[in-house]
Amino acid sequence: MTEPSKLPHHGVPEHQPAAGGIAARARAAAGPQYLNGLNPEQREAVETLDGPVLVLAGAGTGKTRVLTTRIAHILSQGRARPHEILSVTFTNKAAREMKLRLGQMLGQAVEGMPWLGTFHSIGGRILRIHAELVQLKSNFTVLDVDDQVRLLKQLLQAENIDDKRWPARMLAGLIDGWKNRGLAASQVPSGEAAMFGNGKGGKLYASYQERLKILNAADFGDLLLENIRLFRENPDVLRQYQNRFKFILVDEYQDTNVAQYLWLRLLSQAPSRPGAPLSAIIPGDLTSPRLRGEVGAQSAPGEGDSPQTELVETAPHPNPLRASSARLDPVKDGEREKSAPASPAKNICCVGDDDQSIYGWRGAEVDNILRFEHDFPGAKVIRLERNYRSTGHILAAASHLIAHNEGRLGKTLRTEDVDGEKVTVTGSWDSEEEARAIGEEIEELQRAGENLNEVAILVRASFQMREFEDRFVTLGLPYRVIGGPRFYERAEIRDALAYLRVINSPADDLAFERIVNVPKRGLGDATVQLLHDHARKRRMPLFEAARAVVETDELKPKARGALRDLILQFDRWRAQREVTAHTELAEIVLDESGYTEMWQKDRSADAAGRLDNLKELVRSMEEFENLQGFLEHISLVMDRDGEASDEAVSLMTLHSAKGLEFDNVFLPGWEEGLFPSQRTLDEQGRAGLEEERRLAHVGLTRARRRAKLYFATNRRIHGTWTTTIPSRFLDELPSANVEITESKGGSGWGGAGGYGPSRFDNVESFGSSYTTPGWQRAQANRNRNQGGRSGQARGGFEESQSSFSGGFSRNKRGPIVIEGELVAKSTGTVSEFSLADRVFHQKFGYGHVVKIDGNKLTIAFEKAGEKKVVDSFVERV
DNA sequence: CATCTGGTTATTTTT
DNA sequence: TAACCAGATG
Repeated sequence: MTEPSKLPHHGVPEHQPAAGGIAARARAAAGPQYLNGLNPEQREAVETLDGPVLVLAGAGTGKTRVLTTRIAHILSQGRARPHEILSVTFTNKAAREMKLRLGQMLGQAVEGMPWLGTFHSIGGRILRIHAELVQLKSNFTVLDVDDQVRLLKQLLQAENIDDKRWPARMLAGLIDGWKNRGLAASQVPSGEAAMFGNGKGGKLYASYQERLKILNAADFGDLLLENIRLFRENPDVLRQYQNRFKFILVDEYQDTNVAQYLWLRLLSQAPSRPGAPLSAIIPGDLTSPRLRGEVGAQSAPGEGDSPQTELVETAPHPNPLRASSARLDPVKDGEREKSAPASPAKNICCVGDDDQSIYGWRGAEVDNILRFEHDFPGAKVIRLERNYRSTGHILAAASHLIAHNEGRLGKTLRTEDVDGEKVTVTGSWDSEEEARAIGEEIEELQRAGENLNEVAILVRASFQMREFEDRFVTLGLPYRVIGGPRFYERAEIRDALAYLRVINSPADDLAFERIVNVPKRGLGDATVQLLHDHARKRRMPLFEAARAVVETDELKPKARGALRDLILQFDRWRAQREVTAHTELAEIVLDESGYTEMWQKDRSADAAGRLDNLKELVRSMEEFENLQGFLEHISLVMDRDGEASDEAVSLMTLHSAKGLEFDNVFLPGWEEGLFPSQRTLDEQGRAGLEEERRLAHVGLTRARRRAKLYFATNRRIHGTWTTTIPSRFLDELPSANVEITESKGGSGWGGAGGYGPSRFDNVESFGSSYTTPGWQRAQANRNRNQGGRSGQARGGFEESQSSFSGGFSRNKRGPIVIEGELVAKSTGTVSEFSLADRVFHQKFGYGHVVKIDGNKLTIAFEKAGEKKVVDSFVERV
């Protein structure tokens, strides 16, 4: 989604030239107020109300604006009332923003839209209304991943499956994957189900579902999957919703998974006649080539240790729709027209950008958006290609990069903004220097009057953040980390919630189990095991079992006493619930249970933060009527947006940056293996590479005015230093829009040996067979750095190429006139080291000298292997 | 039952 | 390297 903040910034439609022509402008002037300022495509997307519409909205093209204006249009045209519009997003944040913007647009006219929300919250909502039809009660609990895993662990134990070889987490992942694909336990292809736990995968899935019903619980996947089942098994219920929703709007359609797609398909069919068989719709969906195709055919597990994963992943497979010629012109493809669903789809409008699909590993199906015209015949496809966010160079770089992907619908982003600054690419010796360089550039921006809120560092993997945090702390540069564990995923929040859950529903075994011994009460595994046995034998919840066991002498006196106290406490809390406000009750519970005290006594650094979080939790309860209401929503809507308003640099992963934008964007770590991620490449092959490339595209398009890319030559991965080569994505950037700059990492080379390793250390081992342009640029860069550093910027492309292939030859380098300290080192006097000296190097550790070439030593390091380093960076020991 | 220790394993994470 | 977890120990 686009931010409101962008509107004042770049451009609002007024700037747009008469691209739409005079007629378009005349129309615009004539229309209702809210249509003013939309460009012709946006306007078409807003005004095309009937039939299916796909809006391909590139980055920064005003997607959210279109969505909200469209809703306003529907309402103001009297085509539907607020409760007749289904509008789904992926995140609560997006939903909130749409509500906010709608409110602004319509004044207070619309009091909220009851059916504007995330897939999950709307699914959950429908499910609660009809819970009995899917064997749940309307107050069912939504399980989080922790609970899921704990439950699965128990099932694995019951089945006597070694949870070392078949971890519960993995099973949770599998089940999640199946649910994402819309597969109930009975529908999982047997081959796939058999792969886990010696053929017991399917059975485990089934018994997991069974347990969920007993616990009156659903996991995230169920919120959709059970909803689908509800609709399929109860056509009258489905019809009710089909009738209700006159318009459907979907945000981020490229991120929908199969289950979400099926759910939308069901709701978007025109209501069938009462009694008409649903089979008209459903089998078509389930046997679509896509769904069938990926289930059996593509399991080509090569790795012994995780064959399961292979099956869930969507490996690249032949897809006729990806043949580019056919893709863009649905009319030509009679075949597809024929296989179209019988009943017409109604007014569904999906907005998305195939180039921003970065959640494939989470079950998102890019195919959903690529196949839209097939799935919704007669669909109107509208492209939004005018970008109001980034300057010309940035946009050109991003577009050029993403053009390397094949599986895309194809869009060309345009801007009317100035070219602006070129995208920069900077190489550094290692990740530390990279952090240092970025830190300095940020300080420079700050000095130039930039607001730090307009500066972001976007990394591929969160381990990269640490280096920046360290650096910023020493610089005293304020920063904030965005993302990370969500509020309600924190242990203390879950614990607190577990207490409340047990009060609210005594049968919530998972919650009970979570807090029985938190804080420590002397009720360990043995006791819990006993309770389990008891509960299973008598088919009763753990809490009741506990009540019974306390009356016997099966437990040791100490445990028995502790358990009795706990039960009495809960009884008391439950009684209090009748007469106490829920927020107050929560405080009492946290206090009397000793939970608060536990953290107060805790000496660790984050204890204080946890206590704050608990307070925050209690505070957030105020928004809800009562405990029940709070618990029903908490797992779905609690996100900590601790929006500290102080000026600070934002630090986050590329994934969590989607939908955001900043004036200045720093993109470190563009190295093969890290970005694109080796693992993604290994596991998903070409599809994985394309997703990584989309991620790169997302990263670049976050920037309004400056995008700065970095790569380091050395990076520590799992504790060992590894030499890396620049990312292929750097090669894919158009040279006209990119500038290679020198690293500003070292604040001068003045401080001789204290500085640490330099880029000269290891030059030879640096990709001796790498000849791509990216590499060459890196080389050029390397040379330039060196020149620049020492005051003389000589030694360009040719030089670097030859020095690269010929090795780091001093003869070649000699003639380059380089002055200053650096050169003194580089070409310096005879080494003070001798062969076989034992030396120590800051980064590589201990080793011994095996070769001396001037001041360059080849050293066999004990851990890091043989490296070439400059002598000033090692010391004799 | 709590604490220690060694072995294992390392992305991304809307709900 | 570091963080987490499962089993062994006290």
